[in-house]
Formats: sequence, structure tokens, C-alpha cells
Amino acid sequence: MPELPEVETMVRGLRPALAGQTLGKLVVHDPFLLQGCTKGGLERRGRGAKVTDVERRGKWVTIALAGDRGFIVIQPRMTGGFWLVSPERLDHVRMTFHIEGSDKTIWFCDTRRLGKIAWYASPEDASTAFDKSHGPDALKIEVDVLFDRLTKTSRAVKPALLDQKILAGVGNIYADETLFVARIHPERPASSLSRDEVGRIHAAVKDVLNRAILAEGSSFDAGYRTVLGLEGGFLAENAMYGHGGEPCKVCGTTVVKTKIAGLIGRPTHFCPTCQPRS
DNA sequence: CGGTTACCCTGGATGC
DNA sequence: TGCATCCAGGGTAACC
Repeated sequence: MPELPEVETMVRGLRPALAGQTLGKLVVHDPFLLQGCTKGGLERRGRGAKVTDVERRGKWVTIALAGDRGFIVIQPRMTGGFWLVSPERLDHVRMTFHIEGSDKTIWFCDTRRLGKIAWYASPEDASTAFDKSHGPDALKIEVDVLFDRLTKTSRAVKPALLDQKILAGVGNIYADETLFVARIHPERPASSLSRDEVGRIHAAVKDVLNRAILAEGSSFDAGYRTVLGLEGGFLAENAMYGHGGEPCKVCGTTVVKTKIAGLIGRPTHFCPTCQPRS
């Protein structure tokens, strides 16, 4: 579930609760999610550690510990999320942080167990790992850089937008909304985009992501919730995801829900009139 | 090498 | 009711 706006919302909720606090203990409930560390090792690093900061990098949540305690990276992927209030499903709890000197607990839950929890010795090590698989953040990338990166590939523009190596943070919901706002067909070869078209994508991606952050992300079914267990409101105002078969809010044409090459199992929504192929 | 697909995992919704 | 199938916000390994 979580894309950039959901992860940003999580971090904004987590930071005041965690940053500056000391962990009485950290408990790994499901070692399956661990990558490059063990339950015992991570719990030992966490015990008595002071949290210096909580940040977002792309769709990663990073938790910096003081001194030599290292740097924790959590990838929520499809169904991961943090709770400052008791989660609805205790059987989906994968890790908990316990604040020293209080009875406060922060839960990390992940229904489908596709999320990852990694530990790095230093922020630099984590940055190296991040940079290997990610391009510039979608909220910070400059238009000329986006043009160079997008037009280097012959893939369709939608899978290119979802490729974290091109830019970091865009996921399926916001890729569809971005291309609708930019009036670009999702199957347009990325290499065929003009400067003007990439300029529209550049403006749209920031507009869409910032509006989604203001709405605290997108919630449907039993998926993503804020750290307080509330639903994000973006799907009440967006035009594409979840609106297949409905009239386009701009022109009234029926919104198409389909699958496109390069994106197995992921739906793509677009308006054939607002987003012509040519 | 670049593009595309299979697969990781779980549970809710839908269909027979 | 019970069982099979499909679907889902992400990402990576393997394939062609």
C-alpha cells in the first residue's frame, strides 16, 4: 500500500513519538521480515538506544539510533504500517518499540509480510544501499533530470514512473493520477516524451503527491491507516484509481481500468479522451 | 543489457 | 456452507 504520501504521513506521525526518546526495548515478533540482521542482534541494538531521528527516503522509513547502535530501515511495501494506538489486528504485529520510562508502545504491523526490516551500521551504509536502487525523490527531482531519466528508456511511461531507480516514491495510485493530470497516455513510450510533456508530468507528480500528503494518503478496504488508525482521504478527491467505469471528472468519458505490459497484476486507470495515445 | 514476467505473502471479496 | 479463484498500495530474481 504505502506510496510516498502514506510513508510521509507515517513519518510525520512517528517522529514526534519516537525522535528524542530512548527505547526501553525493541521486540521483533516476526523474524521473517528481517533482512541482513537477526532478531537477537536487532533487539540488542535497540535496547536502551536513543532515537535521534525518523525520516522518509522514497518509500523507506528510517530510524536513526544514537552512538554505535546503527540505523534501522523499514520498508512497509504493500501492507506495512505503524500504529501509535493499539492495532486492530494483533496477529499482524511484526515489531514493537517500547519507550523507556513510559508504557507507550509503537507497533509495526504488516498483514502480508512483504515488508522488510533492515539494520545498517551507519546512515552512510544505508544511503549507499538506497542509492543503489533509487533515483532522486519524486518531490525534489528537477524537471531536466526527470526528462533525462525518463527519455532514456523505451518502456511505457507508467512502468517508468513506478521504477524507483528513475525517481523514488511514486506508486500505482499516484502514477495513474499523475498521468491523468499531465494528460499523458500511460502506454506512451517514455523515450517519446517531449520537454513540454515531461514538464507536465513533473508539475503533476508534485501536485498529486502534495495533495495526497495533505489528505494523509489513500485508504481503502482494511489497508493503510495513519498512525492513529484513521483513514487517509485522497481517494475521495482523486480522479483515476478506484474510478474505473465511471465518467471522467473532466470530460465525462468512461474511465478505463486495464492492465498494461510491464506491470503484471497491477491495474492501470486512464481517460482515453483526456489522455490520447498520440 | 533492457524489458517483461513469475513470484514472494496473506486475507477479503466474489463466484460456483 | 464450502471451496476455488481473483485481487491488492511493492519489489526483486530470473527469464527472453
